[in-house]
Amino acid sequence: MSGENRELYHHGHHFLRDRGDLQFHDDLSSFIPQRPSGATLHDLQGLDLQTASQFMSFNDCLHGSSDYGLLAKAFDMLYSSPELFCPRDVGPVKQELVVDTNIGANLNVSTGGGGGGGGGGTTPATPNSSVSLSSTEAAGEEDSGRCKKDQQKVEEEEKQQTKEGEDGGDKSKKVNKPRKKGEKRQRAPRFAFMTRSEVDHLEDGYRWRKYGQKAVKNSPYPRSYYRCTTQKCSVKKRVERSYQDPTVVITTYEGQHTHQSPATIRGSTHMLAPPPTVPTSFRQDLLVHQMPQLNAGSQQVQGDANPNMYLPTLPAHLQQLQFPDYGLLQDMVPSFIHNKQP
DNA sequence: CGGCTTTGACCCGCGC
DNA sequence: GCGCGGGTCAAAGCCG
Repeated sequence: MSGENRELYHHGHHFLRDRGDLQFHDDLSSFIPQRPSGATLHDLQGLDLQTASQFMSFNDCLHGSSDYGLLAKAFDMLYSSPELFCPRDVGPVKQELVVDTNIGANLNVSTGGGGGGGGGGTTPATPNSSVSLSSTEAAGEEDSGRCKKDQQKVEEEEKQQTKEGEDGGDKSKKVNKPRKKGEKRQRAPRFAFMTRSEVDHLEDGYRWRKYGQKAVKNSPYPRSYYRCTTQKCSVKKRVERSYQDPTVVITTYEGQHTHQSPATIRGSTHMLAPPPTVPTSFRQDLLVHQMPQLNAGSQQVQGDANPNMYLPTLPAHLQQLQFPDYGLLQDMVPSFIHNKQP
């Protein structure tokens, strides 16, 4: 903690290297356990990631099938824990996964909002990214009857809504979506993660349109609302900065993409070796930022940065490099979120 | 001109 | 019932 957090980043989105005293506001904060510094996913979940982290980079993890499996496994484990995902009496469930990456060095996956990159023993000069993930509201589905129930409710409602829409729906005016009496508005499973980034809106391979912005209570930073621009895709995401640590961006995805990431579609083949000219940190930042999309829920931050800012500006060869990663991440997310998907 | 952002107004749920 | 806060809409403006 201390001064490291305040380090300024020269451009784009670089992650903080130290999650130290990071705290999250609102409901999110309560779900982010403060893990002891140095604790890894392995420590918390019995996952053998610690060892792996010493030998492979985040990229490696994503690229190599075995490594990828490892990470995915880690995610799956988190999401398959009934206690964590769908506590019986606790109401909304939020789960967080923190992924710290030390550029070109270690992969450090851990749960909790505690310290991160700092623990990796990185030198101050080593860029480090840190991402926290958390799911909410029955995101884990099926592990508890209650969650399942909620899920079904949501589905039913969605069906009904689409039906109404087709039937010459009364889109009459504004927000007047006819809603069953006494039935609460159900939300799609949400998935939140935190990223230390200078920019609010992180590139994740999808195209987003901002449709609203609201001041957040007790926070000087507004919350932005985004919607996937793809037709018939109702995925939304919210992006806000932590008022505790302005360098932290909290992105919440809601819903699932009904389509492939534009980035994935464009890129096709498999991981090419990155040209020596490509800064590892840059790629990692991108990768980490894509984590959210994995979950397919959706949400991200945006500010001065446009969701599309990277792809169009990247050299063609670079773009090709990224897309495969997108695909990988995307593949991960479903299992990540859905818990069990072959 | 199309797509996106901004922004004020409105709706809704919840707590008091 | 009322007020508050979160979420969404949609008109207006901006930009490439």
